[in-house]
Amino acid sequence: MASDTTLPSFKPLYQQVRERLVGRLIDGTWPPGMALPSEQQLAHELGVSQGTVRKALDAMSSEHLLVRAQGRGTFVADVEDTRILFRYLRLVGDDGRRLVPESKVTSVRQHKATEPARTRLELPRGSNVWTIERTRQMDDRVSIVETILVSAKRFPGLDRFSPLPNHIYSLYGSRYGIIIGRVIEQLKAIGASAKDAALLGCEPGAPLLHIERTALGLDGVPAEWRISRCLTDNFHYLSDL
Amino acid sequence: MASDTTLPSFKPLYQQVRERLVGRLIDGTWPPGMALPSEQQLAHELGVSQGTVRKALDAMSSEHLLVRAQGRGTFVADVEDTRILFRYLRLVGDDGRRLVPESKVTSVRQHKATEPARTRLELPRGSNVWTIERTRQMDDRVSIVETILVSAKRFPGLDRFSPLPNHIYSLYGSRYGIIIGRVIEQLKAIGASAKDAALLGCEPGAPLLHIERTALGLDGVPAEWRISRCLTDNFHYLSDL
DNA sequence: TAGTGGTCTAGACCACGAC
DNA sequence: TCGTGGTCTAGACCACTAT
Repeated sequence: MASDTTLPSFKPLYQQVRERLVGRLIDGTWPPGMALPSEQQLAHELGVSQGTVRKALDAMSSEHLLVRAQGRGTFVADVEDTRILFRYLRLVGDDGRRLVPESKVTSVRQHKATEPARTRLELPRGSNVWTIERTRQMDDRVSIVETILVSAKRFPGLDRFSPLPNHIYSLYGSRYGIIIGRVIEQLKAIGASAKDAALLGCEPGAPLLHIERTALGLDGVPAEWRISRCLTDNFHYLSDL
Repeated sequence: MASDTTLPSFKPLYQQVRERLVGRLIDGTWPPGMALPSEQQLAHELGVSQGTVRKALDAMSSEHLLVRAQGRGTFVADVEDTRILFRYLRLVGDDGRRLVPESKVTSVRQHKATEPARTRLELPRGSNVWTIERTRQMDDRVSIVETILVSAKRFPGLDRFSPLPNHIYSLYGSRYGIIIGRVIEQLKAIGASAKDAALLGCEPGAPLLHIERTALGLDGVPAEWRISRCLTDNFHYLSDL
């Protein structure tokens, strides 16, 4: 046998349908915001019952890949959509307001990937990456310093898009066809470095919320590595379990 | 009209079934770990089709209230269950190991609830609360200081259970019939107080991860308010979105 | 009014676990 | 071998949206 781990010898039809439909999201057949054919049409086209198509669509809906609305139809999830926007935006004001931090890019440069960057982005030795540095402010107060790394090969000519949009995932989708489907974040408390302290207007060593994010594409491959340092005086990170 | 918010004029049958079944979890008819009747039996008993029961059970399963296993049956989720244990335990070692911190209770006392405690626990003016203080250690190193508040009325005689178990939610369930169904956490970075610094063996002002948790019972009422201060030198908080 | 997704039903068959 | 949950189908009807 090629493998000693027992693989499921059986794959449900609705999962196969799901994979075919996800494929159409990956290859751009159905771009973000577009309406899908009706359940009936899909069922006929794929040669399965409507119930099976429904189960695949429901699964993708619960993964936030699709948005379904009774009476209107089924649509490809769009990062610009307010229902999707706050999925990856966990910062909330202490008074309960959802905050959308405005960004100011301070540098975009290409260089050889360091070893941790290669590991996180699963890149081969010698790969190049883009490093984007930016600050983000909420209520006219700089409170986040952010470093974003992506593969230079997967994002050619990234420096041409200037200024980079606030919601950078919409750029990944519209310009590079890379749609973020999952995000893993690791949180710590750290002391501010001298450099970050200067940008944030706080004392060096001041406590910052350190968020290290790995964003995966629909194919499960890491597309972005991001480190944010946040001065959480007036807001917090919300986790709903 | 009594209310100006338009309520859904229609409640699906499977949701009504779900509510009846959740009721049996709340009233203790089906305690944690117990096997439920089969889908067929429930369908017959409730006078609906098996498909409708299935949809209710699937919903409760995705809320982590039930655990289903093909060929075995459907079981009430148990905090002791390893599949459930890590649901509310988001701390992971930097090397990827899931860590279960051991607890040492330093004080259990009853007193009048402060205003923020009353707000968080939705208690009337003049209510009493229990305050539990404890430290938690991972790899023989004290790294968490925790303050837990619960209503004295809902948890009578809590001080009789000594020592309090490490997984305090199993005590809530087995002794008071209060099952935690949802947890909301707010994270910040703060500087260590002199008292916490002494307990954690760090400098005052050292950066700590501040986790404020509100735990809700199956009925949606807040049952516990908890504040943890964590020295995140060797571990982090994991958030999978 | 037409078309969409959402609910509900009934029944057949399959995969899995326990005995 | 039996009973469980899981899959798949087919069809009827309901709630909602757009026009």
